[in-house]
Amino acid sequence: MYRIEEGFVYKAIARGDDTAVMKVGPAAGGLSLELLEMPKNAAACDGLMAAAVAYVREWFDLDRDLSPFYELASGDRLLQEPVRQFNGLRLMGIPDLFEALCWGIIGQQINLAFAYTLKRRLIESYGMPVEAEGVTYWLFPKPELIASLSVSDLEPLRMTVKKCEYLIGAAEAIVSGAMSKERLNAAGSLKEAEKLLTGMRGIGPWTAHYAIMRCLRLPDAFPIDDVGLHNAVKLQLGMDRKPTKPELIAMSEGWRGWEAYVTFYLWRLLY
DNA sequence: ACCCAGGAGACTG
DNA sequence: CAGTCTCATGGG
Repeated sequence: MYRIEEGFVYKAIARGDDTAVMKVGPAAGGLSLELLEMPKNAAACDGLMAAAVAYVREWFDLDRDLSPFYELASGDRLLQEPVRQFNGLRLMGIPDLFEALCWGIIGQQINLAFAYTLKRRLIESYGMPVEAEGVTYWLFPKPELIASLSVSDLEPLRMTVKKCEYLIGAAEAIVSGAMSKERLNAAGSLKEAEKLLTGMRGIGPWTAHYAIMRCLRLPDAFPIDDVGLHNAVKLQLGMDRKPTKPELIAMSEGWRGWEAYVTFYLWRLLY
């Protein structure tokens, strides 16, 4: 779904039936955005460009002022180093709710390498390929397609039967409108959005906060049960064991309002 | 061979 | 409500 080469990131985008590939890179005071393999139709080009600008703005969290985060991090023993090391890093979003939920469901209780393998299989089985400069990019599968599948269709991907059910269920909820980004945003608070999400099968507290962090972008979303977060804290503090939940709760009191960014910066330590 | 992984749901007390 | 068991596969 992404390709990173020579400081540029490439990713396919769609608007209706029109597709193109975004090429995003650094530019003075911001980002550069170029579209490859544009359709011939001028109106379609304009529409795609507008969609791409909006997507990149959300993807890179460009409207966020990070100075309060850096302010609080400067006085935090755990955060000083990652913030110095990754200065300027923004929480990369997953603007599409279905994609964020799928990625959360797939990533539950398996190692990340295997999670990437499963995601690749899902995308290359049910997503849509977009070619540019001889490279194939993939658009994430549409919920309408996944909702039409049965568990046996997903069996070749080699994820658990329950995960197959959860993915199909999430797709059905999106297609029916029972679940949507608008509905979550309208919930009004992190707690209420979490409640709506954990009402779905396969979505527990971790996945709910993960989706709220990556898709809704509430900066106080906090997947506190995340194993990667635990390992990052252990690593950065030189502990001989992972932190306990009470310890994490105590630490996070100084992060209030920026828990999602703290989590994202700590994850970065593990790459 | 062994442990555990960016958890969640069902079940039990 | 808090603990325990089960799911199931693959990476290290």
